[in-house]
Amino acid sequence: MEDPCQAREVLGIVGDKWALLVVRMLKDGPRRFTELKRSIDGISQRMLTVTLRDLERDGILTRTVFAVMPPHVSYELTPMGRTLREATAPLLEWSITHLPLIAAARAEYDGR
Amino acid sequence: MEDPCQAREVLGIVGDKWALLVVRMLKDGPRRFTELKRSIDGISQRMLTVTLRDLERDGILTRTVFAVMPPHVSYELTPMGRTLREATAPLLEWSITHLPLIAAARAEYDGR
DNA sequence: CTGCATCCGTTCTGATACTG
DNA sequence: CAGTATCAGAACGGATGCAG
Repeated sequence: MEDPCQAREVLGIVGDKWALLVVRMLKDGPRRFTELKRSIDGISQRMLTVTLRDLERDGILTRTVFAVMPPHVSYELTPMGRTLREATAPLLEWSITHLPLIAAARAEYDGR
Repeated sequence: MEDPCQAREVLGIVGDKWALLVVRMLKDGPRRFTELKRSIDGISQRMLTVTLRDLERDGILTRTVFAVMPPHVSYELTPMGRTLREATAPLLEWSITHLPLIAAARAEYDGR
């Protein structure tokens, strides 16, 4: 974990605003497209599609199509995806707990 | 760590490509503007300036100006910034170790 | 249901030039 | 040294309509 240049490359992948949230939503098992769409507040259909395709391309998750009517597509973390999910958990937890502090710091900064 | 909506808010802050790298560069103590510019490969002066200002605004780091000639500005993590750095360490470590695997997955995907 | 294609306004970024 | 200002091109992101 010494090369900042490499870190930068991967942050371009996992540092995506939506990617980490998608990974998080898949932590308890496979989910369908519409389930993800509903549970990730504010994501558009387009962004979810793009994000899922990129994550599939990077080997973070798998996409399984069931040829039934109506169509049914399931997304699931790969083993590598699960290790990513573990690596991001601390950051997400930090985010939640520090949101009020950040908001306060920002308000004070803007007040000057 | 249950509200995905809140998580999304903070990811807009810390999920920034450059922000995590700046935080990482400050882990061993204060650094000057030019030091950061040199050590973060590929960042433009403008992006470093913007990133630093945002992180200062959010209470992640402090900016100290020494009124000497030539000018001297020092950036240092706040206590909150240090907890953020700890929370991001696993993700950065993951990034480094999995970069080859991601590249391989991507190459295979593109080959189809 | 699960997308893809297209349009189009907004935002981001780098390059460049200039300042205290 | 550490910025700010400006500009133009690139990338992002949402809305809409269509398809298997």
